[in-house]
Amino acid sequence: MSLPHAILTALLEKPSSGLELTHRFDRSIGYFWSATHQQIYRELGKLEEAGFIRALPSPGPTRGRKKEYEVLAAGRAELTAWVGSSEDPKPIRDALLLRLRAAAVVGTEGLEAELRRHLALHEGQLAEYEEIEKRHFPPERDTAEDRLRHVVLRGGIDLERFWIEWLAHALAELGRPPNSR
Amino acid sequence: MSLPHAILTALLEKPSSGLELTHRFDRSIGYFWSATHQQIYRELGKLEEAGFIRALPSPGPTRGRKKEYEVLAAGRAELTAWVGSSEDPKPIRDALLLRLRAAAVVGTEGLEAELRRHLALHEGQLAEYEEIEKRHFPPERDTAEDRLRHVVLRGGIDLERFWIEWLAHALAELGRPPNSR
DNA sequence: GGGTACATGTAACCGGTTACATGATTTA
DNA sequence: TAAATCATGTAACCGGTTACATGTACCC
Repeated sequence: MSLPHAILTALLEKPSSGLELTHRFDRSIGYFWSATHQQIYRELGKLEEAGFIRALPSPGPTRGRKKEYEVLAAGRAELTAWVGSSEDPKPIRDALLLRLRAAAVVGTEGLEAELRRHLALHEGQLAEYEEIEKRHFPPERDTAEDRLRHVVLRGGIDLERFWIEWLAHALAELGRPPNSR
Repeated sequence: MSLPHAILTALLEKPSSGLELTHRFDRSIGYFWSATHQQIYRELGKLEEAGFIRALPSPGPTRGRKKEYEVLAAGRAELTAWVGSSEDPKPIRDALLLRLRAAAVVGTEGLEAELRRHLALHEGQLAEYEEIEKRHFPPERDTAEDRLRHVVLRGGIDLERFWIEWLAHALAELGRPPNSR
């Protein structure tokens, strides 16, 4: 149950229309919780019905016309409650780890190329995050809000570094002949 | 599309019934791809229909009776192809990172306790993985299959270590007063 | 007025989750 | 024979994905 909270957060940062939210989910927030425009429109409908947000008044028909939303007091309260709520971390669910496990049974053909490909993708993502860090979090800025957002970004950065190191390790093990430890 | 492949892997390691698979998913394979018994039964049906596995012959009615499955040649081929296939890594989707981001907007009330709780959970998980590593991967064992499985486990271990470090960092930032860098 | 970009929306499907139903086997 | 446990299964729901439909605004 996180998409509605992601949207509330985004709308609090800046009231927006569905499409604007979609674009913003393609950057910033979407780095940690992606969503398509269909999901977003559906969720905006639910949030409005629940009284958490409202569409800014605009005359005439709605279809094809921009519709801006803002967060109501009840929405802010809901988000505040969620921040302090108790939600267990989800167990790992990773297809690549699973594929290595399968490779232990049926052989590693084609796996090395795929690991190299993933390595390149993670290196690219890391570079992107580091660029954002340089742009958005220069050492002199230091409000409480910025620090929290920076911690989130550091999470993304260190996760990419984890994958890069792990992939390098996996590739080394793949290439190593048996019993040469 | 990973659950069928997880099941094929498990069945190749050892032919099993649905409930046995469920129990094994609660350990080993389930550490990286969890599944409930309902998912597993549904998927076993699909895999059988697709000709990837077959139920070992047994007389009489099926309901309430154990039903063992084994992997057919087509199933092994499917799994082999999947190991070498091209599948992009999924973008991060983590509710806790999102909650920190929300906290930057609505405040951090209740967050510190939640971070400490997650820290304890990850430390517990790490201890469990390290225990498995000690039991299953003593230095003297060194077949190619074991090495691959060990790499997978190392991934789990290092992921837990990542979370532990990140949570410690986040807690430190939460506690630090503004502009004291 | 035709094309393109902007903007909102519907429908069908798919995998994962939760709750419940039913039959077989073991044991007190 | 009743209860507990093993074992397979159905049904409803929910969030995420993919494909498609519809309407507006602007520019050539």
